[in-house]
Amino acid sequence: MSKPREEKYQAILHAATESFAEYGYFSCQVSKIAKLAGVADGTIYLYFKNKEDILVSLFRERMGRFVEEIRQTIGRYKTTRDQLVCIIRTHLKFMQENRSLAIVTQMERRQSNVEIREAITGPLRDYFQLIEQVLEEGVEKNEAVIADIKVGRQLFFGTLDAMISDWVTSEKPRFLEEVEDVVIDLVCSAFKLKGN
Amino acid sequence: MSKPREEKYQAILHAATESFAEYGYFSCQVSKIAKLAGVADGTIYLYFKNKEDILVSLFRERMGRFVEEIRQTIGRYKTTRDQLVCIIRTHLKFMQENRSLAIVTQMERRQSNVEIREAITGPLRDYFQLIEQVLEEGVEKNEAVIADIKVGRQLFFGTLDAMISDWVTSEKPRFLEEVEDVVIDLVCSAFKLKGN
Amino acid sequence: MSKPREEKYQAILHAATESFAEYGYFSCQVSKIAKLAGVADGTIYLYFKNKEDILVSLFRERMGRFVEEIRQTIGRYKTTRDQLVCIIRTHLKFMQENRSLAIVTQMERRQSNVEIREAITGPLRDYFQLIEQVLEEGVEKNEAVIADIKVGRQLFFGTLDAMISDWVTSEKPRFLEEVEDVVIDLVCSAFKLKGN
Amino acid sequence: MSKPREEKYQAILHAATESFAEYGYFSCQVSKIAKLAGVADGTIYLYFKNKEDILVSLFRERMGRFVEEIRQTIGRYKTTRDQLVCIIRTHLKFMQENRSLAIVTQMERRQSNVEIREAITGPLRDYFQLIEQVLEEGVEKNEAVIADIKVGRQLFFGTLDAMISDWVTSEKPRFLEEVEDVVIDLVCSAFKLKGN
DNA sequence: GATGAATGAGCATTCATTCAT
DNA sequence: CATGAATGAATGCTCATTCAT
Repeated sequence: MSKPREEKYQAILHAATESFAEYGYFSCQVSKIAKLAGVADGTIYLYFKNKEDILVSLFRERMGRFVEEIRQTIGRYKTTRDQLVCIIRTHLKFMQENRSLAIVTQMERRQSNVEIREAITGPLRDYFQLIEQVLEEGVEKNEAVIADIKVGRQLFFGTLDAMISDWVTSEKPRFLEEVEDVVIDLVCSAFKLKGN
Repeated sequence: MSKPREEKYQAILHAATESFAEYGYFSCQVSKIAKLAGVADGTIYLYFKNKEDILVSLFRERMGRFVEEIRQTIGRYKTTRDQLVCIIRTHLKFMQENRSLAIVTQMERRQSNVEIREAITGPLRDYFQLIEQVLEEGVEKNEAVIADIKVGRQLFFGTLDAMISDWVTSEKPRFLEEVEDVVIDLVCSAFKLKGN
Repeated sequence: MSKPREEKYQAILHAATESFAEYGYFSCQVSKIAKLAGVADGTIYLYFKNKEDILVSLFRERMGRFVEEIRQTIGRYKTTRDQLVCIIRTHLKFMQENRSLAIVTQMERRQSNVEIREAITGPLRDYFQLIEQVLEEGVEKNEAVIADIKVGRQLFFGTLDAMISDWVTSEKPRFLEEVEDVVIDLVCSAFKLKGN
Repeated sequence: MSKPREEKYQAILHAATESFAEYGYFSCQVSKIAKLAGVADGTIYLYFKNKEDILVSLFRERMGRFVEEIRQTIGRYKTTRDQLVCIIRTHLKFMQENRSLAIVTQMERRQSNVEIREAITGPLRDYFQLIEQVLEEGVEKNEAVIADIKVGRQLFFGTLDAMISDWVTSEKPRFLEEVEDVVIDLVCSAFKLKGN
């Protein structure tokens, strides 16, 4: 009977996402997560080693899944332009549908605590790699012009990240989809992308 | 004798910058700042209301100065392109010269604690406004093509921010100047900037 | 089918002895005993009221048995000297053969927790009584000279106890039998025992 | 001004002695010690690393002083008999005057927790050495007959310890002085001491 | 103003015990 | 009877803040 176990694990992770998003990692007590998850404080420790482990697991699970999802979706597209558009759309859609996770991601990504940061950075690095790979192939295929792949990725990711950051901070945010096309255009002209 | 007072105030702020950068806001004890500043714990509270006030003041002072500096420098340039180049250069140079501040900025900007975030966001908003103003004028002067000013600013700032983020995280970072021209090119083509 | 019940009861008691000896009463979790006994945590509570009850039962059972054993063996000897020698031999042999129990006895006998101490002291008091009885008869039979029976018992028991304490603490202990004769001699001359 | 500091240190140590004696190390909360010492919980940690450090310091300080006291007093006596009598008297008197310390000593000496036991055993070993030295010289000077010095010491210390143990446990204890002469006699005849 | 010893609220974590299965 | 997941009371320790000197 491992269903209930997985269920409770996910419930705690979900509660943690919400709570971390609302209060921030340090200002959020474990008991708050427990209450929101509908379990006793001690129960948390049957599923996670400690408070830090909750945050780390949260990123590993959720962000890992996000990157995986993008990687798979992207396979359906051939041109660099379509692939980047796909990433932009998926990224914005995912964050919009997981606002709390987006908030936590924005907030906790830059922890000074080395161990936390390390664990968080993992899935992100995968994502960076994925983006850089698309850009690189774009250059090779002569579909894009980017003098420095890393900087290209920084522009691409940084732009999306700044959008999410604004959206997350904003009290009454526009739907991200509304501005999707604008970003796409901007990014395409930045990389001088062909095929449109 | 208000000089010593100002001096001690700055000493504490400097110590706080270094300490927050090294340990993060929450994991950095006030006593650590005091020791680094060479004052007693209690002395801190003669200059700051509380721990939070240190962080807030730090941003107000330092970031405020940064934005002011940019605002003034920018006056010397006429074309949108030159103005943006000026911002890029100043931004990267400033962060490079104030690595600890850059780290703190990266880390603490996205605190969930509302009061902290509010205070931090202030100077940033000024900066955003400045960028957006330049972009807007660029569009008006027909020097740039940007469908949505806010998204334009997000691309501009997000790119720089992602660069700083990478630079701050990296153990052995490239000098930011080395990639300056690449960013400039990318941004210029994103905005279809004239005059080059 | 009361045999399995008794078996499991003894298994838990055995596991508790080993665990208490290794970690001490307070630092030993019930779950550790359960694991060592090969039963579930909850099962413990089918056989014992609570953790304290395990310790108390342990003493009642094991120490009670020990005192009983001595009481019976002693019946075979007539002279005070022979009886004391018998006690010494049995005591040292028993402890040597039940090192974990010896450790627990040494450690937990002096709990401050009144209820625990009370329960533990019970079997010990029996033992003290037995010794004092032998000494008293020795005095009456003119075989020994002891001004104060209680102090005599303290010397007798205290000596054996200090030996066990050293033996238990020592990493590479001498066999207790090796020093048996020395103690016997010392005790005999302390009590000016006749008949040797 | 190190007087107040030393005073508070001693106050906490005193409070700890009383509290440990009443409740036992594990069952005594740090807050109980603080309250009895008349300081805040946090203050304890300005003087001691942690709870364990309190216990360890307590033994180091108090027991160390005890052994030192005995060592010095003993110098005034020449014959083995007088020296042993001196130890017996000092031991019993000290314990009688420091009942709580005696209780703690009895109780916590045999902790299973290795670190605690280690720290506690230190001063005790000194005491054992002192006793063994006296016995050894007694044998050399032909004033005593002891086949095995270690066993001799075990008899000597064990007897005193058992007396203290009884006295500590007893609700209405005899004054230890009342039985002093009896122990002295017993020990003297055990070691066949001359000069009486 | 400056100090730093003292404070005590606050919190992560443990673990004996329970109880639904 | 047996299980072991779940509970939640209990507690050692930290650290921002105060205040007597």
